[in-house]
Amino acid sequence: MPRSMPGSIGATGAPAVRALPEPPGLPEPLPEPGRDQLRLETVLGALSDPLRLTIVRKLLLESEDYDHSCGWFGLDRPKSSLTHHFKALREAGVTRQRQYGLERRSQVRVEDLDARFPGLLDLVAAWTPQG
Amino acid sequence: MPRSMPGSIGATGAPAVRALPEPPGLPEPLPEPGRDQLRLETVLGALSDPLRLTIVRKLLLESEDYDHSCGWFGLDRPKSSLTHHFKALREAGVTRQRQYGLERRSQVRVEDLDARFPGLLDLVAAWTPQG
DNA sequence: GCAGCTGTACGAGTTGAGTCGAACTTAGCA
DNA sequence: TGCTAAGTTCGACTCAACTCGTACAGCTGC
Repeated sequence: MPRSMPGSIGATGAPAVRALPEPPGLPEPLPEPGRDQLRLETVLGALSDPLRLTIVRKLLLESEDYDHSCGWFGLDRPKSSLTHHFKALREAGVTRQRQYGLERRSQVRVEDLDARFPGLLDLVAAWTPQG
Repeated sequence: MPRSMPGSIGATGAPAVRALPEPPGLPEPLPEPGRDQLRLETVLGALSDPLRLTIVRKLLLESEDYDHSCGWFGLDRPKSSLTHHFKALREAGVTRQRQYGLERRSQVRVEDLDARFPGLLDLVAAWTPQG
């Protein structure tokens, strides 16, 4: 479970573009807000939906690899609905999306969110549907 | 600043009604969800609005007394709009409201929220409008 | 090429939230 | 008794979000 790293960057003084500590050669991320453009009310709004909470929680708890395509989640919704929700998460700054050929894979922006809103992802990881 | 008590009850095993560690003789709270009926997606949805974030943050940081009436916040909105937002916060379980004669005073349910969603109120307290 | 797959774009229908005015209720007080 | 102030309730409007079907674009492999 990746929900143990304590946000090793710590401060919020990063530039509006991202500095990725990731393996090189990745496709460029799709447009997204920079770390210091993240707004609490926007992030909370993106997470105030059970389906999107399910997506983010599954990414946090079960993504043994790096990132995951849309179909990996096994969500029983039409594709156009899923596009809508994944786009909402990305535009709020919760997830990052990269294009790998056909697939568009998503990952949670753990470091950015831990730096700006510490503890928030722990709440998402502890969430359970309709309990 | 009341943002330092570490949720002294700790567990989430309370019954659906509330057990108040408060001075007696208070008016009964208006209808609200019990502690273990609080839903993360509902609470996040209630907090995904700048005006409501302002209300909760002001209650957390500046409420030197116990609770506060609607007019104490100095919000420049019509009364019917304020009623709407205070009701949304109460029905989501973020605030508790009591009727004192004419006034309806609000307080944040700090213990309940700290017990169910630890760290969430710290994010609200650290929030700043349009920054 | 052509099928098959992943996902987007667009548009329409529907629902729900926010905003507000106007009328009402209630409490306190002169 | 009547005024005033705090807040609710109702209804209407607007607007954004959700849902989904359909059509389209791009990659992959036969």
